[in-house]
Amino acid sequence: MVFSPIEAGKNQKDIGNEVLSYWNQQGVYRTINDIRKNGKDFIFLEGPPTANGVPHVGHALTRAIKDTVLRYKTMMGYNIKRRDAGWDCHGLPVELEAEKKFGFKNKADIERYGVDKFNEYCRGSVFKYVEEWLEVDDKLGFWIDHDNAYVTLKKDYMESEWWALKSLFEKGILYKDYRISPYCPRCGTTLSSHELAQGYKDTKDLSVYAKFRLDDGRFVLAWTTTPWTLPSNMFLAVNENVDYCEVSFNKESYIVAENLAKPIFQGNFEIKRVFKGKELIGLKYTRPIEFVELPENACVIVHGDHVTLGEGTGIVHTAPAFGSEDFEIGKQRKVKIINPVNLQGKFEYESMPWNGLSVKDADLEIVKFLKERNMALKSEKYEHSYPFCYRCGTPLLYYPIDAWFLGVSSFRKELVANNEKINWVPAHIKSGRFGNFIEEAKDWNLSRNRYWGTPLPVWTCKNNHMKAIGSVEELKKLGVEAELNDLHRPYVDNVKFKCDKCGEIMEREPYVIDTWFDSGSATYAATHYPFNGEKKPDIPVSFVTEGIDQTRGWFYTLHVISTLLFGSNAYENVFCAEFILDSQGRKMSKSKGNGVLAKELIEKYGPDPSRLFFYTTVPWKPKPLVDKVVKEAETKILGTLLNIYTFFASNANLDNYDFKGLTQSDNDLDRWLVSRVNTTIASVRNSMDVYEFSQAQSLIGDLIDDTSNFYLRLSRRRFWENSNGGKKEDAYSTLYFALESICKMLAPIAPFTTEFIYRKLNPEALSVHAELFPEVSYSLIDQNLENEMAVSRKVLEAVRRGRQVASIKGRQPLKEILIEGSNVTEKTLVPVREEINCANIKFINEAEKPVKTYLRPVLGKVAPVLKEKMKEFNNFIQEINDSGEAKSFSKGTGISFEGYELPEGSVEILEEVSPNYTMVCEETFNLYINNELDHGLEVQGMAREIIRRIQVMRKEMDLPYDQHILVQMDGDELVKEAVHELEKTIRSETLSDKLEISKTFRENGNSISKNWNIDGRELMLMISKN
RNA sequence: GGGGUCAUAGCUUAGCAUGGUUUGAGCACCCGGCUGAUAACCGGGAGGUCACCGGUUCAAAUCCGGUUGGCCCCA
Repeated sequence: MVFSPIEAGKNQKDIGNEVLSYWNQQGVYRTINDIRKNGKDFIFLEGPPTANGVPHVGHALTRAIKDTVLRYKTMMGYNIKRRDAGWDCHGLPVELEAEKKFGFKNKADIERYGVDKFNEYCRGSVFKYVEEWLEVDDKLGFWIDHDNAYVTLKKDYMESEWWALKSLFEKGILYKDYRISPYCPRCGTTLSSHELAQGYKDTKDLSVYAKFRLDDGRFVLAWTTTPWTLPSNMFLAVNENVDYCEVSFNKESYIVAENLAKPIFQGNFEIKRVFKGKELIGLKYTRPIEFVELPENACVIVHGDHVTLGEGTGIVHTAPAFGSEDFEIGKQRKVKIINPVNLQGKFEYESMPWNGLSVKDADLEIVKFLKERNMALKSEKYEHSYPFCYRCGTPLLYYPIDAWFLGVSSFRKELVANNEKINWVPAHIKSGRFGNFIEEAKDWNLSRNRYWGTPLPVWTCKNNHMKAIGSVEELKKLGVEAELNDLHRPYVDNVKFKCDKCGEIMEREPYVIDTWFDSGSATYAATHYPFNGEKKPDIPVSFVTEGIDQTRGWFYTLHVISTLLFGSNAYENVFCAEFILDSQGRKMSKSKGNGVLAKELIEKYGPDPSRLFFYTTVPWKPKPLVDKVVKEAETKILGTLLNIYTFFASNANLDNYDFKGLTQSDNDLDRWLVSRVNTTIASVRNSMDVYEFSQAQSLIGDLIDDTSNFYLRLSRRRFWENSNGGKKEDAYSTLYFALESICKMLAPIAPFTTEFIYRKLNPEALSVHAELFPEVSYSLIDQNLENEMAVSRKVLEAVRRGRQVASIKGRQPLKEILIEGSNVTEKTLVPVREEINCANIKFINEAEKPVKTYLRPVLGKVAPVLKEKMKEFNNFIQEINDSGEAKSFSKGTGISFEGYELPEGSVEILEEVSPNYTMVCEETFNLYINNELDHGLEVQGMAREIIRRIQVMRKEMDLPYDQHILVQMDGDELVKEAVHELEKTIRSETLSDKLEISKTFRENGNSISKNWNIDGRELMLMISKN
């Protein structure tokens, strides 16, 4: 067969496109899926993106990881279940974009426009960029099924959620409560804690130290960054265990925490008395702002555990309407909650001067009001981090309101226990970021007073009876007439039925649910469980991966829902990918304009280099996108691999080679490479099994490097020699085996290039991705041989180093090399002999080292003893040195001289390498290169130079490997001698039919000529085709 | 304020769970070499306070405590 060559100039993008069109035309993905149908299940779950934005490099990263895992598991024989795409469709972000589009300012605008039309727009907008996503998945080689994608806005999906919500409602886990929630006055809805988390920003607010008068005229000082809550003050909270003090300042008496007095008063103040907070508890006070009606039991100092001395005064202003701890205190004390702020975030309280003003605007007015009445000690701008609406940017209010909650906090134990069953990569997330979070899980505010979302399926009547509906069928049974093809608002809002308890009309609670519940329901809702007739949902799935930001996002909601609903963990393995940074190591962001789209990356470098880049270092550390790094991954791994193939193919084709299985070679290099391949398979499998793709990539990279730069470099000649019979077959077979194995191992990481090469090696095969991952043949692993080969390499390196020191180039044969060291043997030299280029290698023992041993008197010791005899002693030593007797001295012996017995240490025994040799020291051996060259060696060296120059010129003429040529040449005596003595060698090495020395060259139109200078010697060459 | 994580050459990093010669690579730079595949490769040079301080130990990049700085998350 013919191994098809790789066209010159073909780049990674071309390879990507070529392979892609093969896959798509042949339906390779589907066929492979079918092949694995009977394998053990590996259940995947795609984290659904919202397609109203374009995919960026971070998405490409997680999609590459997903694909690598799925391809690997496929090659391991698994049947990949639920290899389906998914789309997240609902939510505030989508609505907000729609509002912007229409120029809406608030909910009233939406209702005027019509909820049906508004939602219709949302429905369309969430797929705005779906084509871009499909394209990126395709180009990146992410094999995922888009035809069977789950879509959270579909009726089936929502119905499954209804089923879940009903079941949670009936277990009492889903409940309605009036409490303080983060609330966006612009969007008119409450938010959940994970939405809240996304919106914290540093901001400067006006803070004020407000004075609260005790009955005895002293002031208690409380500090707040939300002056607008002061009119609603009902309590002051102190910590009964903290030290407080009474301070005299500006002729007035203040009470603050002792530790904070200094920063508050700064100037002239005097501490009169220090006492425990306990003393303050129960004291009554008068509010500085008294418009809001004063309910019973209010205006009293209470204890609060949350009171700390971090900042402020150690006394916390408490407004039960606007803080959750405040609210709890109000509840305990049975104080009626009075809320002077309406749902638009404006004061709505007639008697108040700020009536109609939005609370943030009222801050300044309220501080002014206090100052004018001398009820504020001071006010200042204060920078702190405060939550804003994560989409529209409005500062959030903590606000008392009805909302529906999932009672997550009472499942903390189960959440923690289920987390124990999960394998996190990297491991520290498990007990760190994620573990900490679930240990303190809060109840999940599920309801949104919005439009575009899955409607909350709970109906109430005016007697407060509640009923949750868990399916469309159920509604039908209740005699609902309207045909419900769409479960969205406003259609579902029209559904009304009679209460089975009191007969009153039941209407739906007007909420939609948090869109995070949608995506977190993917484990069961994507398959329309339980309506799909299956007994069990696919829980836990085998594997999920997303960016690390999903730790408290999707990973969390999956975990919570699965735990609450099924009592199980949602996934067995979870991989957290970090962010890709820009080339400077900065976070990519829209505002900086340094973001890179997935498409841009793939188009610039090609799919495989992009994927390799993701694994150049572990994906769970932030990684800057540096051009050089991507390019290097490409040339080092893919470039070298392609070159190995090119070498193999061009030679195999000349020889008409066909692979018929791995032969049992007796060549050490062959056996070594086969062993190396197998040890690599073993370690790559280990790495891939624990999601260590970077390690796998680096191991495969090393193997590719060894194959190319060690094995091939030293074996090249075997592929060229004519009539080498079985031995040549061994070389081909070994190289083919290595190439094929590398392709399979690398396939999950770089699916295009490996497919490209694999199908050239096996034109009959469907795909490398249809193959099983290589198994380790332990019988072919020869650890001794691998160790020996490491020594061979060391010897070769040592020779190269020595040549450099001795200024003898590699082409020049050496006269002699001496090796001292027991682990270098004749056998270890075999593979590298030719490269060493020395016919005369000897093994020597310690005594045979080409070193001169000589003695040197230690003057400090000898001179004081011998004094005036020193001169004679020096001569004595000199004689010993000259005669070579110094060798017989050994450390630790003394020396006798004219009756003196000089003790140990009187002379140093030194060694000097003989000037004819260059010594190279290695850890386990020493090597001596004879620097001398004789004429014969120089002639041989020159012959090599001539051969080399002819080869360069052949290449310049771009001649085929088997093209025969004619050579005319001229040069100095050495050149002529070389030609004379080694003509046969030169001719056979260069496929020259004729080698002619001539002063003048005859052109024949198809020839090139060149003058060379070789270390000062002239060489004129002309070659032409024959 | 709390939690996580990181800090090794100009850049990207390995080594750290199990302490042990002189912290190892790649890129870039300089010098030399090799080359019927290779923009590849090989040898050498220059470049390190292993962030800082302390402790344990015969011995610390590695273990322990603290500090500083970066990033992420939370309040």
